[in-house]
Amino acid sequence: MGTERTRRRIPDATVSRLPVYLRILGEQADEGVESISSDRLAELAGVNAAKVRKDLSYLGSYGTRGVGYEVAYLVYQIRRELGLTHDWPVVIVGAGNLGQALAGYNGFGERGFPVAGIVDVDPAKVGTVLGGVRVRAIDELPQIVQSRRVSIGVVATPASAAQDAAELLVQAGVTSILNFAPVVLNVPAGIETRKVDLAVELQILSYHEQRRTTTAAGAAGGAPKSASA
Amino acid sequence: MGTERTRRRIPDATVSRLPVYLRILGEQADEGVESISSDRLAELAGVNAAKVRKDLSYLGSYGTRGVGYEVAYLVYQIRRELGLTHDWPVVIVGAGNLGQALAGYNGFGERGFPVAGIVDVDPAKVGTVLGGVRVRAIDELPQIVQSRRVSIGVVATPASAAQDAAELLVQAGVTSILNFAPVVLNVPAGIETRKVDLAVELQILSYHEQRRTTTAAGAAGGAPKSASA
DNA sequence: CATTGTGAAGCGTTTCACAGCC
DNA sequence: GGCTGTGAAACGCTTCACAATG
Repeated sequence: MGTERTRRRIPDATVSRLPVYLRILGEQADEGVESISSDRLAELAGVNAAKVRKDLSYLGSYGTRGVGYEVAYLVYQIRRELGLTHDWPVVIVGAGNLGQALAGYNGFGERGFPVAGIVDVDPAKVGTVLGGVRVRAIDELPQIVQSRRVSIGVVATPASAAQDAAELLVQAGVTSILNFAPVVLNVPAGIETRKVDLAVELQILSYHEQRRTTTAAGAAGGAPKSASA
Repeated sequence: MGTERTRRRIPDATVSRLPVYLRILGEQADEGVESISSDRLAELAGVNAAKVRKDLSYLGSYGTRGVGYEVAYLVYQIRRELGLTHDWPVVIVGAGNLGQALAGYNGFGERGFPVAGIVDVDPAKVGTVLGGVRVRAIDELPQIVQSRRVSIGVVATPASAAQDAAELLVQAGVTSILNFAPVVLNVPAGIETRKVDLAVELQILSYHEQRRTTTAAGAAGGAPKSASA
């Protein structure tokens, strides 16, 4: 046996940044870059270099002092740590506007999350084809989850149907849920959920915009008009 | 003049939760609830009651000891703090899959963020109508931003076009950007950006799924199969 | 007397600063 | 000499615990 690296606990904050490093490293590899320093990676990721080093140190000591990190090896290690050594098929509940966009977005499958199925309660939508995937009836959910071994479900329903959707996903055997509905999901312990809420994001921006005008009212020389990038 | 409450700095973590409280309070108001305790609000928001109280305390002392918070008044205060007392028109760059879904999503306008315009570089897309909004050429961006006084832009382009899109938005006068492209945007100081990255979210879930199997391998009685909610 | 508002403790994350190493 | 890896300090956020109070 010997090497059992995957056991250590990685801080949440680090886990949320690893995918960003991974994408950048992939791009660098495509451009032929073989080695990269924490300074450079930090610049590309828009973070502090010490943070990059600390983050990577949770994976183990994969850098070379005086040199940097070997891009290909780091890609491999991050992928392994994130569980990206195999595909994770996902099932989408809700074939409305958003569900359609998600199903039609190829980047999903390309990044290791193929759409195993999309289901909807609306009989009018069942049978239509979105992004190469046929919309199926909601009661086919357990069958899809089991036959395709799906562990990640996506809730793309209206708010009013989201809790029901989540419960159906859990009953079908899904253990992680990505929720696009503006609702706090109630799920059993052990089920991982993450939420993407567009209204929340916009309202956070609104807060800063509002602050800008309220706070700076009268303060001369506000935001620069010319782009520096 | 007198009351100048909007001056204090609110922690980022709190700002990101206020929209959640706001939505819940709105729902409660619709159900006829007039008063709510921090305990109840915490339960509905899926957080700790002390956190709710501390969060709300940044707005001022708007509760009544022994009683709770008056729902309508709290809604008013949060809306004011988040700058939601008026609409914030947004402009979307990119009329692909995602841009279309965003433009067609009415919840946007309903929550105070009407789509002032959607632009695309592709001449084939210009002129088509999405969710009641006609797609316009990208060089109309400055005109849209200025005439409609847009300060929030949404980047819904492919990754390769995102940086350009951001620069055009900034040049046009936008000061906040919501970025859906899997790219770290480089913007001048003073421009607020937020990122929504589906791949990152899925990869975080993947990490936990992977951890579940790696860690529990052999440990009996893993995740419960039956939903308790 | 139920519930808020808040000092203070606890905890996780970020950043610093430098020893260790190639 | 340059860059990683990491203790330790600094920081911000969360939670506790209880005094304040309608």
